[in-house]
Amino acid sequence: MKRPTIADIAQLAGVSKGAVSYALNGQPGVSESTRRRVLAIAEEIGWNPNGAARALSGAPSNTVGMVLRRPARILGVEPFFMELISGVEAELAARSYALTLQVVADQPAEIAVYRRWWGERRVDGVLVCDLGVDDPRIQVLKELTLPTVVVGTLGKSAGLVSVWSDDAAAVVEAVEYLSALGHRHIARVGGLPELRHTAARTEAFEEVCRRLDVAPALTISTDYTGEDGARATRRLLSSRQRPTAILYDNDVMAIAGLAVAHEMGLSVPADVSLVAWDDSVLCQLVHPPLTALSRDIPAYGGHAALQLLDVIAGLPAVSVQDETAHLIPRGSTAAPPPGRGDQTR
Amino acid sequence: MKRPTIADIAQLAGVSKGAVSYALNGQPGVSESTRRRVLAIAEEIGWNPNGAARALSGAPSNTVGMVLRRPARILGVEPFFMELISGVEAELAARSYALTLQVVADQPAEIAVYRRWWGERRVDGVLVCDLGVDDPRIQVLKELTLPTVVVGTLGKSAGLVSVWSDDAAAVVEAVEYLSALGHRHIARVGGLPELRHTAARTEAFEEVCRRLDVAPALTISTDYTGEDGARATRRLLSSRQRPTAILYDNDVMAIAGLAVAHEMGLSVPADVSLVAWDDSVLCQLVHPPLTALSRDIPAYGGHAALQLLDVIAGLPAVSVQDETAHLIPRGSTAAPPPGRGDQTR
DNA sequence: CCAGTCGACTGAACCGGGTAAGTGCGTCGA
DNA sequence: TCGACGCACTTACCCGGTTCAGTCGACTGG
Repeated sequence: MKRPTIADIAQLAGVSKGAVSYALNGQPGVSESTRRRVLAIAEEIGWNPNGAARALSGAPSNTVGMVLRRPARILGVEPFFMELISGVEAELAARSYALTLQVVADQPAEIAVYRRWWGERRVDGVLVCDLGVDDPRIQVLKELTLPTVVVGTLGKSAGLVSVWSDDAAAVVEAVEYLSALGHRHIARVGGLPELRHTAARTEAFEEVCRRLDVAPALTISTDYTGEDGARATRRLLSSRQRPTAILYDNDVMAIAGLAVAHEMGLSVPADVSLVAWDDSVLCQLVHPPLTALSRDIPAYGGHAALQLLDVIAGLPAVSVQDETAHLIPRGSTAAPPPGRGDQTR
Repeated sequence: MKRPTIADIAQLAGVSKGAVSYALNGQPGVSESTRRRVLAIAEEIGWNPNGAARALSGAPSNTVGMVLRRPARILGVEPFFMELISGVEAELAARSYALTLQVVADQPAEIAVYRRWWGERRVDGVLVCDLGVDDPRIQVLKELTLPTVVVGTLGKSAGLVSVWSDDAAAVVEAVEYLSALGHRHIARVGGLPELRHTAARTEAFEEVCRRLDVAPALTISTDYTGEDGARATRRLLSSRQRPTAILYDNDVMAIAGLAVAHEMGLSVPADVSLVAWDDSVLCQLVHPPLTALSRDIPAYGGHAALQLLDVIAGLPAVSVQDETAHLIPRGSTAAPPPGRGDQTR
């Protein structure tokens, strides 16, 4: 089946290519009767615009891109990304935009993808996640003037727009809650330390622990996987000064941590309280259900998508603060065991 | 920043556009010294090929497409799709192919997307899921001669290639297992009845029940959501002839069903046994952990991706049967309550 | 010594649309 | 009756690569 072109339409309608182009694009320059005739013929022979040809003349691709730098297999396990993507898709789909995903192994590869997409005009803009503390991608994207929205804390990198949520406030809420329950020994199983939001959380964690007179805050760094979360939990729970509460940087690790506690014969929450970050179904299914810092991740992705569409449209866009994660207490948190908490309560 | 073109390179190198094109593409027709000079200049000025221009001349887009016909939000909750996509991405990423996802509301919209992608040469091929019993997409894709791989049972639709797994055999294994435990009253909470694999499962279910002399097989149709699964379970468990075992068509519904059983004061597996289809982490986290029909879904997606790349490359490709889901017995299945099962055992 | 061949390269057409500039024609006002 | 004007188109070139048919010069062989 040969793809029909506007030349075919032109021939059938007995007009020139140019006239067909005007007619199909609702531009002035053709009579109403001709326009209708052209549209009817286009419909009849099943014409579709050739995006490549349009793109050559500078038309948008109606596609936004997202590069994920992690093992592809993790995608299926990590609820955060899937929910984020589903939210992004929900907004894009409503506007007939497509989402192109590309999984890469490392940062140079990621930057190469941006350059390629830009050169090929394959996407109209990109969503960038997991910003590093000093992220070279920002500079590249600025240079390319590729419309970009950052998902997550952007810091003072002017010139780009981000959708972010106040991780520091969420950390404070969680620690204050644990402190109010009487915990004086709280540890944290953190994400990749080179990520900006991890740094923000760590800083907030240390500060609030100081303020509330909680024992020196200890954060163990992980790579967000369940295995690493289990390892960190094992280390914490077998230390001499065993913490009475642990705050995890995602839900996968919290669930792995819960399993480790059980495996070590500790009861949750009687012996140790656990708090997860990001509240997927997983948190509600385990036993006991996990207290979690919850936020609407699909909405987060949706907002980012809308921001990006604004940036692409050239509208003035500013960074937007999204909902702050809020604590949902469930069965995994309680007062610390007697003699290990705040005796004044 | 203006994008450099091969014309720029040609000027700098003092050769013609054509020579530059040959040099950049490793084609014969230029001397080794010229080729090196051209490549050096291209590298230096940061040239990237313009995909639109290439596509205009018939080059592939190095992208495969996948249309998902369901509410975008579901993506984040339904482990099957995410795992499938992660497997697809794993294979594509290794070959620098991108995946374009488009979520649509209904079948006409889906077909329109295929036509558009084809017209725009936006994708080199597509993966098609959730084949209906009499699916109009097949005809359209054949007409368009858009390289296609079907994920799931294809039936006798010649001309297309599929990667499928033997759902009927898996149903038989599950029912035989339940029957061996003594169950004589097994119900099934099935997926959308208009889908081909649902039809295949239903047929196999009815046949094996007949063969094993199990009570008339009852399948309740659902839309795969947890809510619908809960509703179906409630109906089954409150019926006069309450089944002693329920087989679910996905994991989300099985988990919802487990919650319903608890809510109705029934014990799993003492009062009723549950079997899930597709074995995500969810199944292992709930209490009791769910017996499930397990298969490697990322691998399934990966195989489909590889098949599609073969089809795109014009290699002779034939439908491939993937691993059959196999039963993993866990805590949610046991012998039926006394007096309700097979008295001969 | 000259035809034939080959390698290196040029020029131009081509892909399928977008669009600025130009043309022909009817209409209107003076 | 003539020029001005505007509509409805046509013409032609652009976008940035690919590719095919030449061209030109050097080398080869008989």
